Amino acid sequence: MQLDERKYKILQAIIRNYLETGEPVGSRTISKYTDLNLSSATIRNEMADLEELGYILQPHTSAGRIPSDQGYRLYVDKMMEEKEREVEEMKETLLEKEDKMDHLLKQAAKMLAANTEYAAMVSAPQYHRNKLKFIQLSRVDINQILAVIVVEGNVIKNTMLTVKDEISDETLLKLNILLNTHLNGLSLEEINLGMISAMKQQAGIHSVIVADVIDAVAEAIKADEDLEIYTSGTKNFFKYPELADHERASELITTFEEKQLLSELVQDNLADENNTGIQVYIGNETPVQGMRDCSIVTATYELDEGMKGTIGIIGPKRMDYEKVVKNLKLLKNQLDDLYKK
Amino acid sequence: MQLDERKYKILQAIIRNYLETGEPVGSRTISKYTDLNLSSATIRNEMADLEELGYILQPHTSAGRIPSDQGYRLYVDKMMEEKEREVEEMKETLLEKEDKMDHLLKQAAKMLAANTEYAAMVSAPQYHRNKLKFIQLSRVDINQILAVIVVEGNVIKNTMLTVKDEISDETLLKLNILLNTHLNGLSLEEINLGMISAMKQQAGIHSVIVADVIDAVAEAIKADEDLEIYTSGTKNFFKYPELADHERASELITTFEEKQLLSELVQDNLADENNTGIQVYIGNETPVQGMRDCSIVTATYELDEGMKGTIGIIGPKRMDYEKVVKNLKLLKNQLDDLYKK
DNA sequence: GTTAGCACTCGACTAATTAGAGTGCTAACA
DNA sequence: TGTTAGCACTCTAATTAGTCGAGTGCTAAC
Repeated sequence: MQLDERKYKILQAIIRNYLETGEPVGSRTISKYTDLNLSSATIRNEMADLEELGYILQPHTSAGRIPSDQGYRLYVDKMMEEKEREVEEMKETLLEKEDKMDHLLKQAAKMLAANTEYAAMVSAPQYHRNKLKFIQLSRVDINQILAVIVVEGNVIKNTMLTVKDEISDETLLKLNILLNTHLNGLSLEEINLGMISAMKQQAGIHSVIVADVIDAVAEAIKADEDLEIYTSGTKNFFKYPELADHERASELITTFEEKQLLSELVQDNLADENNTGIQVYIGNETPVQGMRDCSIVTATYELDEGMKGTIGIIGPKRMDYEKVVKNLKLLKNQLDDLYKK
Repeated sequence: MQLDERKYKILQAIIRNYLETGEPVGSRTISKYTDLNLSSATIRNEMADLEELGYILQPHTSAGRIPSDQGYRLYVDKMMEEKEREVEEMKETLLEKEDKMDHLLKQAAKMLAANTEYAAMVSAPQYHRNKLKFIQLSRVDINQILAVIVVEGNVIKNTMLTVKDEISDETLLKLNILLNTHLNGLSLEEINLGMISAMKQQAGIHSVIVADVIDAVAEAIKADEDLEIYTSGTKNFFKYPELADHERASELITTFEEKQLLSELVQDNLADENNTGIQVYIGNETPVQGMRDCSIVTATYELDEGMKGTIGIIGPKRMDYEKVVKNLKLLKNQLDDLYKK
């Protein structure tokens, strides 16, 4: 059996209707809903076929049909093709350029959630080029030294070091020069033990400081390992009865709170090299445990070269994919553009 | 009518039982539960009195009684007196000393939630002595200047400034000296317009940089205004049917997600000068909208002099106050001690 | 002051009934 | 051959009625 034009139209009608109502869709509804002018009986025959093909399901004998994961998948794939161009032109600037990155991203998550009425997540960009750019030691207090470490991509780390013995200005200057000449432009892998001991030797009695600074450097460079994820719109889960029962909701909320559980999503998304920008996970396709009853739509944005992050929407399988995709593309574009100037 | 010893014992028994079961408590249950050796009929009479006094409520005619807010209040007040000493000795070290404050506090929230099975919040400490300690400008890139600003209490703010024209090392040094001599040791209020324009004049063509730095200083000092709050254990709301219906849960979760809504709690807590450390809000006493059906227990910790924060537990009115208070005191002590050494 | 006893109330639960939406199948029609 | 009308059947959701039991208030006796 084949999926011809008419079958697809009926499937589309079923899905559309189900997205709106959340109720199983009957043959009579479709008979009126579409412009095919077919009787409910004919629709019934077609629906039986669609069920056999695996695109729709019957929750119980005398109920209407609901889309299966496979059905959603077909629908989404076709929709994506169609909508590809549509978003191009619409570029409003909703995001104000916040000075602080984390504010900006929190804001973005909030906006996504508000616009779509689903739950939203935004991951902070991960840096992948991590070379040391600059180190500076300054005396802040009688026995406190501030070490500022700047990594490529302008990630900044501050560490306060406490020293026992007072250090003269000249010594501090020397240490600064020592550190910068040895370490600037290097990545974590390039800083080896030999280099470290050489530096320590040159630092003499101040080798402790050198060791402390190097620790801080290591931490600054690998700082991106703990991935920041912002979420918003948790309460939207309650809008969809199929997600709102205690057990499911509890699981979803936990996953959303323990943001690290969402990192799979980010990894999965960033790993996919040749992705067109938007990724859709339906039901069991999800990489996140505990979201098997949901659909997840994600997009990758790129702030600066190599600084990629993920934005995503989590909602019921009957989510309004078109709206969601539109919103994600919009935000993606905005984020992409934000630091281009 | 007076609340005598026997009435209080009955009230206590009602509350204890209700805390456990979450079901209205009947007279017969109390008759067996207590060691008063009274028949259910007598208890009934006493219960009628307690209801008249406002300590207990009857959800409907033929149900048992549940404690009113006033009843909980009495119970908590008495309990607090009794337990005051008990916690003193128990000091385990559960918290590993994390190097990063935000990790530590997130961890703390998680621990609280896990131990109590209620929802937990932890606010980052707010600094109140905000004098400028140190400013440093350094060249990082050909046209990028890093401004590091250190405020008393070792709060550090970094800002990257982009300059059009190259700046020589001497100029940078001069600017550094200029800024430090003028601004060090001053609070936000003490930096006035006259001083700023004087500095700008001295800076000559580099007055733009001075302006930028001063903006950054202002921001660094008032940075504590956007209060960080960490939460955990949202899902625990579902453990208590009286909080778990859709409407209530949705509201609670929103409040918990929009952490700023919890700031009232922190403000309220920190404002109360002569508090003994633990504060209990029962039902309508809460300062947080949307938590009227909950009880909230908070404690104030003090990391370093003047660096105060709030920890708190949010749960149903029938929460296990004793356990909660114990846990909060424990964590409070740990946090208090943490930076004492 | 305490207790036993009794009539009464009211929610929770169960079972039975009903209404309605939807199906599959068959036979007739174009 | 594809389409449609019609009908018997199925299953759920909602309603109703009935029962159970926990708990109360009140009265009268101890």
